[in-house]
Amino acid sequence: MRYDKGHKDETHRHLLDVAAKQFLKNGIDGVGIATIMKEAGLTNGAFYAHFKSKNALVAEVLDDALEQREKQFLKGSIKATDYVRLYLSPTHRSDVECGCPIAALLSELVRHSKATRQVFTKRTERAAELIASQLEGSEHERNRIAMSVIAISIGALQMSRAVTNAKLSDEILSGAYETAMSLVSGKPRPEPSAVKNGEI
Amino acid sequence: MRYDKGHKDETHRHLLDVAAKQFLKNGIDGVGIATIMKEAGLTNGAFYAHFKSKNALVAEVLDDALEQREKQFLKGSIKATDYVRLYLSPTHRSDVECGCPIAALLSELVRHSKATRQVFTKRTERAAELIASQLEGSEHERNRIAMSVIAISIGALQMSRAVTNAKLSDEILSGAYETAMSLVSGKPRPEPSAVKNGEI
DNA sequence: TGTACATCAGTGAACGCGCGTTCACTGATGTAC
DNA sequence: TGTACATCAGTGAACGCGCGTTCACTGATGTAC
Repeated sequence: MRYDKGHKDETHRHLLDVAAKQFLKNGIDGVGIATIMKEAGLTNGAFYAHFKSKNALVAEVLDDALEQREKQFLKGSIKATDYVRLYLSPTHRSDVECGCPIAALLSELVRHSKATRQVFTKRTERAAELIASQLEGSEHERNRIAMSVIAISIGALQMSRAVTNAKLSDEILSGAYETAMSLVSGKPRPEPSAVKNGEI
Repeated sequence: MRYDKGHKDETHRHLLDVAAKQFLKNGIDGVGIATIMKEAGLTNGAFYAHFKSKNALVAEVLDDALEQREKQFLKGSIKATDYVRLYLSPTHRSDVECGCPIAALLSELVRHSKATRQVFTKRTERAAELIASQLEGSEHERNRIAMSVIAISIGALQMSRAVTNAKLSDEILSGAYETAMSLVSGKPRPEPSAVKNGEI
């Protein structure tokens, strides 16, 4: 059959959404093309009319998912503090499929294609800029805090999901949240000089 | 042939070491039993004389690797600050194979067996205790700081490895290091009250 | 002391299965003449 | 206006390959009599 104008774009969009959910839930290596296509209501072969390879799909899915999160952040003109609160919430912890792709895939990303890692790099830089723009202090200081908030958020969310002890999981989440909030609270660190000594 | 007394234990030990390196380098899903056994100089079938399944191997490798790191920490009576300095160093960043298994595998761990996640939980609790014991303040406060330092360290190391921009990678590492140091410096947070408001 | 048997770490071929990818084909519609 | 052909999203079978796991077997040594 011949399809409507824009039909292929819709299918492409649908494939990105289906693949994103599957990847977040089962990991990149944990999902095959056949599974994605079946879930999307298509057959195996149609995949290559949309993507050059599985690697290309991964890069596109990551870019798309992170772009969506960035847009959500921008259009809601959400404060960095609110974003962190949502990020380190029990809701985000349990909603892996619709959550942050970085938290779900970061340790896998390290081993993926350069294109995929470049997507991650670009989107991370942008996220850091967005957070830094809401902070006070020198540029170096704002960047450091922004990166630290991102790192602690991603690390804590991953840990809270991997741990089998519910109480510990809650403590990780709320502890990291408190710490992240104290970082963005805008106060200078208590004793900057104490840090310089141990510089890498 | 008949083997020396203790030969099987040596082989088992060797398999754990080989598997650990492979897992850290290529991920758990990225390494097959055949690869591990070949690298260890044995054939496929011998694997099941040592481990019940691949899942069991994963749990044992993780437990063993984390125990080794814990012992190293204890016997050197290393200060938490020094540990963090080593953890967030360019050396650790590049030496994935001999590095922290959590940083290399965390987002994969979430999807692995309960036994494996219990190992992670147990070892993480212990690491947090060790760090907390070197801090000052209330128990809740010491635990919070310890967990935050662990989360930021793991998050930042993973990010620094995944990013394709060397300068950014350095900034992530050194920024997280500065922040972690300020957390363990023992000073109370500038404005604890500012945090309570936004509690999850 | 000599012989028969038990032990057991490791061998290597085979199992069914799902992987990523390829490709000849379908069939409804758009377009050219 | 009617017909022949081009387009192209999607079909579905097949490709070689590596996966985790099983199992009958090997062969050097230890042990019992």
